[in-house]
Amino acid sequence: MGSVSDVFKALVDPTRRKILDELSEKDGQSLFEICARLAMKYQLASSRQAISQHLDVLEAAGLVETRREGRYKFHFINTAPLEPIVDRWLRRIPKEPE
Amino acid sequence: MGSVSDVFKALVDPTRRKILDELSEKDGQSLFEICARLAMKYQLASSRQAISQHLDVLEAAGLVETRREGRYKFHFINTAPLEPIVDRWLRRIPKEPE
DNA sequence: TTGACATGCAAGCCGCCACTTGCCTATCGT
DNA sequence: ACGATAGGCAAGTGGCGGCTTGCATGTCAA
Repeated sequence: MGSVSDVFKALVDPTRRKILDELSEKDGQSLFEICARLAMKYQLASSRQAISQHLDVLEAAGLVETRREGRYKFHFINTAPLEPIVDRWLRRIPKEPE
Repeated sequence: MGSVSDVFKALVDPTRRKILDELSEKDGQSLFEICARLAMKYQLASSRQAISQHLDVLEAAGLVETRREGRYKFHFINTAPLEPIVDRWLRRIPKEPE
C-alpha cells in the first residue's frame, strides 16, 4: 500500500495539499473539523463527501493515517512517504524502480 | 513560470518521472535520444510527440531547461523547483500560500 | 539544391478524476 | 426510544490530461 504513484497522485490535487497543510498545523482532526477549517481559512467550500474522498486518496497513499473513536474518525498526517520522493533526484540515491 | 501546481502536475505522470530519471543519469539529451533510451530501458514505446509534450510540461514547471543548437534541442534537468516541495511538510517552513 | 533528419503545431479522441446526489449505517445525548 | 450527529457507499456527470494523427518548419549533409 502507498506506491510511489499513489503518493504523487495524492499530492497533485491542491485541495489535498491544503488538507495536509491543515493536518500539519493541527494533527488528529475529524472530517467535519477539516471541512470547517478549510472553509474558514481558504474560503474553500468543498462538500463533506468531496473532502472524505480526498482523505481516502491520502490514506491510500499512506500520507494520512486514521483512528476511529466512537462516531469520530481522527486523521493524522504521516510524512514518511514523502522522504524518498525528492531524494530520488536531489540526493543521488541508487535508483529505485517503481 | 513554474508554480507549485505546475511542479506537482509535472511529477504526477510516471513517464515524466522516468524522463527526469533519464536526464538525471545523462544530462543534456535531445528529444530523440530520450525517446530511444526510454524505449531501451523501460520497454516504453512512447511516440516522439508524446515525449515532446511531456518535455513541454516539465519545462513549464521549471524542472527542465532547454538549449537550442542547430537542429538539436538539448534538455537539462533543474531540481531547484523540487526543494520547497517536501520542505513544506517535512521541515516546518512558515507557510507558503500557493 | 535536394532530400533526410530533428523538431514544432494543432485538432480530435478517449479515459480518468473530482465532484455531486441520494440514500444508508452507526454512535451519542436526552 | 428518538432525533441529531458523524461518517460511508455508489452511481452519474463534466472537464481535463495524455495520446494520436497529420502537416508544417527549420537545419544539415552530399
